Amino acid sequence: MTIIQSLARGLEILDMLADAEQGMGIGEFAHHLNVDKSSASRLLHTLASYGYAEQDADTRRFTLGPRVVTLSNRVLNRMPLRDHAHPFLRRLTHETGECSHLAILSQGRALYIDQVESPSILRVESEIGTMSPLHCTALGKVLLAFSRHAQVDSLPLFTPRTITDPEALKLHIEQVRRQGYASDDEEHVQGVRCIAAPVYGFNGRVVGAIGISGPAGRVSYEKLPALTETLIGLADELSRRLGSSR
Amino acid sequence: MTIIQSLARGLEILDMLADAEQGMGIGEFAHHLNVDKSSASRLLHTLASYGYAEQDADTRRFTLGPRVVTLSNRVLNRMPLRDHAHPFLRRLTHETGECSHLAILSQGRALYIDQVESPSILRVESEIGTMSPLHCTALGKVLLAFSRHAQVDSLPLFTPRTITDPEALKLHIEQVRRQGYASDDEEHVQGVRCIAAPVYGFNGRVVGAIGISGPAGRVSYEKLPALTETLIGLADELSRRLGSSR
DNA sequence: CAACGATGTTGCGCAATATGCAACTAAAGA
DNA sequence: TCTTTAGTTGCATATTGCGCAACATCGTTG
Repeated sequence: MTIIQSLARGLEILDMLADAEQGMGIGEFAHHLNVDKSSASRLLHTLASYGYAEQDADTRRFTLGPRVVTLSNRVLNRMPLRDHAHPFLRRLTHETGECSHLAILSQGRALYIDQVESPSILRVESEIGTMSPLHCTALGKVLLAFSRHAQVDSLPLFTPRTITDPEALKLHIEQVRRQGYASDDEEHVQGVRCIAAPVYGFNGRVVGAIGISGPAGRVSYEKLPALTETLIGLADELSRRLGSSR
Repeated sequence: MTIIQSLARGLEILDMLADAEQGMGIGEFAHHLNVDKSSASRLLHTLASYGYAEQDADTRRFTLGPRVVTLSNRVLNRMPLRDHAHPFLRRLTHETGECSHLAILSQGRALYIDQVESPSILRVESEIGTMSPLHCTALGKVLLAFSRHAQVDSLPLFTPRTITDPEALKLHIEQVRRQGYASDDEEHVQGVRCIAAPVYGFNGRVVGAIGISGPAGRVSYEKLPALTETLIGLADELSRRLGSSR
């Protein structure tokens, strides 16, 4: 499987642009890509001419262009999973009082593609389009446990409770697979506890995961069994709606 | 300005993917790009390896990958509301003849971050950067009604019409929420009447408000329905421009 | 069941194309 | 005004992407 170098470089530039809050200049791109300024210049202008990058007229720096917004809308609108899942997220939040999310596997991360926010003032903020690590989030663990090609390369530490030992994670994921849901007990963000369950598609494969996140004080150990039962019930109902025969 | 051919081809593939509801096969790409199947194959796999395209395991057809959702999220988060709203303010002033404003919530006040002044001699003076109270201005009421973290501590009296009773304000804000716009009938400055409507961002949250202000003699009760219709139309169009799906 | 067609991938030689260098331009500081 | 920093363009070179053809993989049909 041959990779086209100049296309790959262009895509890497997009990745860099995604992380550059204040935009970047030609020189920085050249440096990061280990190419000459001239090459970077030509790549950037190619991206710009297609609307994937935008150049500030004054500073000459480049930022991500609006073209990706259109593409994103296409992606999200075509996701039947999202349309079917949304009412379930609403019910999930309604019945639990906590913020609910829908995530899919993307590039070895959990990509949040929908959410319904908790009505309470104290809540977990998050955004559609963000990607979270698999090893320390409930949604991520579910995707890791039930998807075929899911893998983790590294296990960075986020909180004292983050699992960083590959063997421990393996056992943990085995357990997730057995019990049919996953939890995240302040392993990603201090004070935030989550649970998640898999969503199965018509072919019996896991197509995504839904879950809730809330402050540890509210998502208490006593409430967890009830919350988990609600969650799994809704996840299974959604799976059946999607044509899963499970 | 030289264009890098293979990057351009990759971006053209993204454009094609954006329009392909059901995905596309290698052959179709090759045909549309006038290249050999082999080249199309390599380009597609390069895109796929970066998450910009995705291949259905069964049909082998390619669709847009979820990577663009993340990029879009970055773009939208960085979108300076001001830049996008300005042309709408111009249109608003052009169509109504009154001064128009863009405001966001800041520190429990309405912060005016942009304006377009009325062409007429008799006009309401105001400055970008000023902050107005929420309880007695149209923009403020909209932000109060539609933003989450908005709250008012005190209700100081400005004119005889200023609402100073918390309960009355609560009911008033409920009404604003129901009708989708707010008005200020000389409640802040004697002789000045305003209307305002919410502006929604890509995530469906209210990111700001736009409105018009004018002398009560010109912004008459008879004209209000027409002015309100214009305002709401522009506010909604701006919201859509910002990626709101409402 | 074998032969076929449709679709996609890989190896390879060739030439088109992307690259780096250097010269040039433009803008910003000193 | 001179210097520094940042980016663009021309050009020669060889790297890189290209098409061709052979191969692989399905699914179909006689």
